[in-house]
Amino acid sequence: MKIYNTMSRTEEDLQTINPGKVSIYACGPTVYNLIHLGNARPICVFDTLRRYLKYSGYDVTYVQNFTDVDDKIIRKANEEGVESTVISERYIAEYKKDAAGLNVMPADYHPQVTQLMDQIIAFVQALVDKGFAYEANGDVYFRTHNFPEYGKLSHQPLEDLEAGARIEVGDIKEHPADFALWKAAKPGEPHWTSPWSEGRPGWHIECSTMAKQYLGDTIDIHCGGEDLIFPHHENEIAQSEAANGREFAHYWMHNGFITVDKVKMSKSLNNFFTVRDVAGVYGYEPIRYLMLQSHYRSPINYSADIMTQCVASLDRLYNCKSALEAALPHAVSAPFDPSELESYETRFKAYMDDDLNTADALSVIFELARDINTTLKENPLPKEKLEAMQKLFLRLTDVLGLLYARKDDNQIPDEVMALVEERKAARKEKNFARADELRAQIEALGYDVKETRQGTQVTKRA
RNA sequence: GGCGUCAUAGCCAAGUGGUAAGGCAAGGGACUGCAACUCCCUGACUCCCCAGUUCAAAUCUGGGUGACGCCUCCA
Repeated sequence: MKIYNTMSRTEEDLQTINPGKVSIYACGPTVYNLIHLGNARPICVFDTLRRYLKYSGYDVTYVQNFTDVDDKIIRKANEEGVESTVISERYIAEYKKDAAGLNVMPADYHPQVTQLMDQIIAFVQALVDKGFAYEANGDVYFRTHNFPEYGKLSHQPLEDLEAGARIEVGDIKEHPADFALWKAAKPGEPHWTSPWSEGRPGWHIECSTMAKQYLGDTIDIHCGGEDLIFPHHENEIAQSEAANGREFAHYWMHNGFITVDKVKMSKSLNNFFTVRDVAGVYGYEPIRYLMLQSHYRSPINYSADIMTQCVASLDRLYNCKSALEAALPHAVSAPFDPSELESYETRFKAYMDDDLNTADALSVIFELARDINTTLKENPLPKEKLEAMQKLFLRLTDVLGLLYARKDDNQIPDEVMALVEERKAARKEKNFARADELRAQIEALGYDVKETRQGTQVTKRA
């Protein structure tokens, strides 16, 4: 598989540290609010990467953190007059609801900052001991000038970064680009005991610590949104490589942004849509589809129109799936050569191997769907071929994590079934006016009824 | 100022040297009691503009134009 590596800015062949195994660290959310579509993108994209690697035979270890100590969490807690853990626990729970709605597999490890405080303090201490960090008024800062490679991920020399760095009044840092590893607590803030002060960790140190804790000094793939390249990932590299003396991550993957009217969706611009709200209108699955229908590094401009298109595209796939299910019991055994279908999976893999080209991979699935729909017109229906097609179709859609939301609900209420039966009778008598009337009633109850080649079908509306 | 990304049909979106995937929408046809689903057909003489390299460019080079991002919390 080829992966575009932000570090080298080229596509590189994936060579994992341990053959057959791959370790992935994905930066997770700061839990102070519901996630928005911009947050959902890396979650969906890198979940798909994980699924594909598993499908390809890798043993994947996936770590995603929850940042549960942070200024925004503290502010929100103060506003509500509660402990910050009340806020963080609430939004971790909400995050999990959304992630599950998006069919994202839970990480193998979901560490929280508050759970790894000892390790974080030890990590900072190691940096102090090695001269890569210094204490100042209870704070601890990373000494960027001692790490010559600082700026290698964002491809910016230290001087340029310093030129743009924020310099605050009364700054106690040696250099503007130095960043906090530990911050002394202000009154009213949560704090932990450390050699330097009662305080809390800086933002970046948690990821370095967690990656080391669960995946070791060097990880295979580190991923996140492209806005994390600087300073977050740059700082992680500085911390981890300074402390461990080894390369931190072999591959750096960064997803593009979700925009609204071509402008980045963000909290500060107040132009964001929460996953919860969008899912309330269109359902969760179209959101996941949206993330997969374009390449992960391209920007996606969000609009109501695009969601409607995603829903319609999914409809096509679901129609294929249910037509297949309805037809199989009527199929008749017939000779079938499995090699007929080989090219679909071959092409699917080739596309996914090319830096996770999910857009092209989806096009293969749509071509397969057309092939299936055409085959479903054959008479008699070829059993072995349809079964093979169904397996393939479900296998490929599952790699992308799609077609999970609409379950075939065989629990049609008696009330609805009675109307369906009445309608069948009316149609038999060619009383079509009555049949249409009954269909309207069925639809009013939230069910769709339609005639297929295999007879009347009733489905619960999505 | 530094570092980047992008510009393909009405919309979404792949393709990055060999003559434009796929989806949505639209029109026509088949099927259907009507629908829905499905299938077939139709759609960019062309890929922002200009110049260049090449037998060959959407794809490479140079120059424009336009849009966006990071450099500060941010997925």
